[in-house]
Amino acid sequence: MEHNGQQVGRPRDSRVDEAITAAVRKLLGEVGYAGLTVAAVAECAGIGKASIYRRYATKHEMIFAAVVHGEVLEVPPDTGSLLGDLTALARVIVGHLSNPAAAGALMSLLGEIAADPTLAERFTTTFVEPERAGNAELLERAVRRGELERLPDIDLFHAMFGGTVLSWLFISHHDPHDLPERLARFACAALRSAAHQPFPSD
Amino acid sequence: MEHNGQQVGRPRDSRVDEAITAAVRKLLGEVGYAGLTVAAVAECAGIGKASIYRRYATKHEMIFAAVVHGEVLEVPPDTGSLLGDLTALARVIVGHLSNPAAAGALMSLLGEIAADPTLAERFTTTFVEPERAGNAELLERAVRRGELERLPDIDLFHAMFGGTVLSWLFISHHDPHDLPERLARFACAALRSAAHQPFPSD
DNA sequence: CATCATACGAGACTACAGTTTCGAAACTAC
DNA sequence: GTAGTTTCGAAACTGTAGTCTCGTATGATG
Repeated sequence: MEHNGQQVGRPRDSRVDEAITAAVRKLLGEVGYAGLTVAAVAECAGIGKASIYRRYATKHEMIFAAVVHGEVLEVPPDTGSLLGDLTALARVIVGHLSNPAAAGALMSLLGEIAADPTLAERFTTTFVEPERAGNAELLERAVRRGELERLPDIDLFHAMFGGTVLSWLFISHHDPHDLPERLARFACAALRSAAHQPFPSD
Repeated sequence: MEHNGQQVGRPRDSRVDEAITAAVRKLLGEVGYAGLTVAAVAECAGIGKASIYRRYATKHEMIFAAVVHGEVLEVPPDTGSLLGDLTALARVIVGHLSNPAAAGALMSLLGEIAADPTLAERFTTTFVEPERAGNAELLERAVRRGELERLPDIDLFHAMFGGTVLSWLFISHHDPHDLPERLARFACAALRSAAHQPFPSD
């Protein structure tokens, strides 16, 4: 009998986990999201498919885990000004989304999410919430500095900033390099203006 | 020999086209994008699958065509003010994207587009360009009215406006109803502010 | 050391959905 | 009418996600 929650039986080989993650990333880069097959991942990792399905319920969860692994968007350090912070933030987001493999995976993931509430939940806690919190911190800094009179609508700002990058890259297909400064300038002007007249009808 | 571009052979049955479109829309509403199968579409439409593939190269193109069919985003009429125009525009976009079937289709389509340049091209000419042109017209109106001193960065505005809606609905999963007025106020403030100091370093 | 529970790689197997092929039918040109 | 071309629905083909079984390996328990 096992004691406590102590593991009984053969323990999992952590090298298998690493091999799966590495194989998914390698193959995403080579054949893209659409061309990725579970069998190919198993072969590339030198393992059996069963070892994959023992860890992940579906192919999508496997990819999600591999892409996400440690990919938290850290808040860029304080640059001393709102404009500087916004530019740095835009660069970080653009940097992450400019990787073609990650980009394809993300978009396909969004497609899946539209039809899978479980995946949507996980995506939210893993990506959306931390990023929103990071945005909030950045804006609070600006308030502390006195650059903004009051905290703006964080939900709206968050959707605006990330959404603009998404649309710029994947819908308009514009040059990633052009975006950060333009977006930061625009957002900075908007925030300053909105802070003065948050509710025009008041 | 055929004369001119005159059609030779058995002509297509236009009722088949209509039946496909109707079946796709009906099934999208019933089973969602993920649950949609070509076989089900064929059966629901009372036709063979070959008749579908003679018209569309892939399942995604079929859905794209069915969802898009006549779904051009018209520019909302002049409301007399920039804020009013922006609110109306946001409502139109939110309205289109709030339909769950269309939403799922769009997101999955974006996933496909990330890996299919041909589809990307078609998506751009069908959706992106007209919408950008609509945005431009709306902004020109504001300049003519004197609400804006000069025309803002249209590419950026376009990515910002549509991207915010996209992110608000499909990434943050916020309430569609809350968005239009908030976004319009924010964008209006941003545009007025940016028009005064388009290049802060000048 | 013996037992038990689990993980492992390999590969067969099932189910299902996208895509293609096929014979019959419909229509035009001559 | 006949030939040629294209569409039609039905059925076959192809490939992949996901499951299952097998024999083996690994570690904990006693």
